[in-house]
Amino acid sequence: MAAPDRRTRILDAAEGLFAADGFDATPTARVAEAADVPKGLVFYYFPRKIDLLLTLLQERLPTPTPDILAGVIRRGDPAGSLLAMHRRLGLEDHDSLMLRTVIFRESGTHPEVRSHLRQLRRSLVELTEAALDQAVEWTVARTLRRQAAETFVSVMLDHANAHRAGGALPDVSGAAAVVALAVGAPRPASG
Amino acid sequence: MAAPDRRTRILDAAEGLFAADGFDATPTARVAEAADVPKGLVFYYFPRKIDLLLTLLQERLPTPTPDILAGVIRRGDPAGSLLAMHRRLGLEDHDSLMLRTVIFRESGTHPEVRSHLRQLRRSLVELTEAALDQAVEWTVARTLRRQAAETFVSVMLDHANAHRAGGALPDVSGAAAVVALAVGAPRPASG
Amino acid sequence: MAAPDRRTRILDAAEGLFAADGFDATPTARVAEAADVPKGLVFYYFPRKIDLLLTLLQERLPTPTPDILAGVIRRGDPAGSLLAMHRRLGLEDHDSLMLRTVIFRESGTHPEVRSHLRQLRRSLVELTEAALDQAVEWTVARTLRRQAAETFVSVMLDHANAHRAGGALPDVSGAAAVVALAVGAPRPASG
Amino acid sequence: MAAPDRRTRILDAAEGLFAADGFDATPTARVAEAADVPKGLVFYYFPRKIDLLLTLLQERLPTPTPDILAGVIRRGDPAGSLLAMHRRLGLEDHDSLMLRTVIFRESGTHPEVRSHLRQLRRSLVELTEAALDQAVEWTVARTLRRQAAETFVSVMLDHANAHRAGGALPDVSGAAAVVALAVGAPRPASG
DNA sequence: AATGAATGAGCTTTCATTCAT
DNA sequence: GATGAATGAAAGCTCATTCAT
Repeated sequence: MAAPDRRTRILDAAEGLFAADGFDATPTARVAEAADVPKGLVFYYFPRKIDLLLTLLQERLPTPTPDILAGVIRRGDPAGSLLAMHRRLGLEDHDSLMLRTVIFRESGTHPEVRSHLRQLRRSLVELTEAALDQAVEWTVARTLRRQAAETFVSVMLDHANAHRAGGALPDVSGAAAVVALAVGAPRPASG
Repeated sequence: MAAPDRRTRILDAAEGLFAADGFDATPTARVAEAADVPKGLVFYYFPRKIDLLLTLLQERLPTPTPDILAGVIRRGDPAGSLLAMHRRLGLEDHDSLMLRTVIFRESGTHPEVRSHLRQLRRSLVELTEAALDQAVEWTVARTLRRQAAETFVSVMLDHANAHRAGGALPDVSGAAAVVALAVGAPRPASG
Repeated sequence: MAAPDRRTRILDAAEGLFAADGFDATPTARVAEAADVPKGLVFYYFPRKIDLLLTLLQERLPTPTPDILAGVIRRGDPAGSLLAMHRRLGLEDHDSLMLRTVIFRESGTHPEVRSHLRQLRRSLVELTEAALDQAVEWTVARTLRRQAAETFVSVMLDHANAHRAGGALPDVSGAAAVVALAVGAPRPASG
Repeated sequence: MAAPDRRTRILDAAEGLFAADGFDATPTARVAEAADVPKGLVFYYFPRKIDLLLTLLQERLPTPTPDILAGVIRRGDPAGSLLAMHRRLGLEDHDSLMLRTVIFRESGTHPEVRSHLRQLRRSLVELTEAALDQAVEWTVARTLRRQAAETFVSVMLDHANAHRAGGALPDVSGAAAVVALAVGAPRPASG
């Protein structure tokens, strides 16, 4: 594995710093410093600062596709399946989670970022619907399935978003259980 | 109705601009301009820029208390009750919704803001639990009730947060239905 | 002893703060705060900030007069006498020493302060000449006496000035010995 | 002699302005203007204003070393030798005299400057001791030599300091005579 | 292709001074 | 006589961006 080229090093540095400190709070000079490249090179590859963020979104925030569900769905266990999907989404690529945090924060200020967020939400909903479909052994009404998926996606995004905000993280596994019940999973013995 | 004093005008201006453009992206000079006061006056009342935000949080973001549930809960209709609660929280005071958006975005960058966000989440969870309690006519396990409440709070916060991000808003009413089902509401005729 | 009036309290506060932090680095607001008076009152009594300093010099930096030599001169012991004089100058009024430090620093920037410094030096020289006169039992040439006095005054001022600058203080007692030798004091047994 | 580079021009301008008006009273903008460079360039080379002063001290205030005594000491004439040394210290490099004035004034306010002042005093004392050693043809007690040196250094520093304060300069040549007498120079015929 | 010196607009903040009451 | 809200000029500093080399 050769040393990453300098363009890649710049993107690596930007990804980490944007996630940690925020886009606005990160001077391009610090990106260059963290990437150990001359300052001019950053602007050679990315003429405007926003291009750093845009490139990150395009190259490093792939739309999650249904194939990541392979192996994580346990038929008959929707709650466990949703949780496993969430884990796969987040753990497979920790930085992309951070990047999602960034787009949340910047989507208001930088219109170019919005469509990425919209699309991310849309494909997460589709992914979750697919996961539910594969996990339940009974039939779920189309509308309910959509609502359940959207609910879980909100929790996942809130989780990602709250991650940096610090403090009590929302309980994803609880939400998985709630959603599973809603789509008809058998109610466990009272606890 | 007397003209609001100048300190109030400054806070009004800051609230609107912070919500619209973000805290960091709003120069104090523009706050002064929007409030139609000289630049120096902003710093007379709020020595540091962050004090503007902090004051906004303290004076304008009251912790939601259980009494706002009065009159919105319909016993036997948890979904409708949650939705009504959400409407009351958000619509009664449109600006506070914007303010919540702000603290979401700034809580990562400005540590002083975090505790406000944490506390907001905590009291929203308690409020939602109380709403569920009053709305259901049967018994809900303590753990499930908490999970259901946290799920709905995530959706509400995600909704507030996504508001500015633009695009598809998460469907709060769907989430209310999902949560209601999870706590045992009767399943409607299939759709 | 009645509580000092407010004008006095302002001067007290200014004296301490100017000596400790410097004239330029002390905002009038902090003077008011330290004096526990409203900010407007400072400017009521002292229309310009510099008037605070000027008043301090006029009212609190009395020209040292020969009468302070009374009781400190030991005839036949010029070194001891100079040292005692220095002690009397400094200890009698500790704040005035600090004030001298201030005028040193400000005399360059504020022309009004210069004449005070000049006059201080002049009267110190005269005082030291008088002290030498009274302390020696033999005749000292007029020119030498003047040179000896100026030398000792330089050391005293350097001492006052270095006081705040921190670090190794010049050795006033050594200078007293040197000056005494120069005007003919008997050389001690070799050491 | 090529035109000095812009960094040098900035330091030149700062040196003159700091000496003339004081560090605090000199805006960086005026330094830039005097150096005929854009304002941003000052901060490009010297990120904080204090770095201008610190750099000046490091690059332009060399510790005086014993070799500057070469050729100025006249054996048998300590007074003349001290005076020549003083002249060499001050006149050889007029700007460094101004710089010394600056550090005197700023050493109270800017702690980073103190050590420079301490070190300057220390090495001046050592230099003066060496000068006395080489100038006298007889033996001087170690303690007396140190006291004599410190006395003369105080006079030199007071002289440098008083320079800007305006008005009567202390008489360095008189002090040289006094110190010479103290260390045993033959007393001239009465004057 | 690559660089780093250079730039200037714009930011937050400070504070002596004014003045209506 | 007293006051404290009000003001605005000016300060130090940041930084995206440009461009000669």
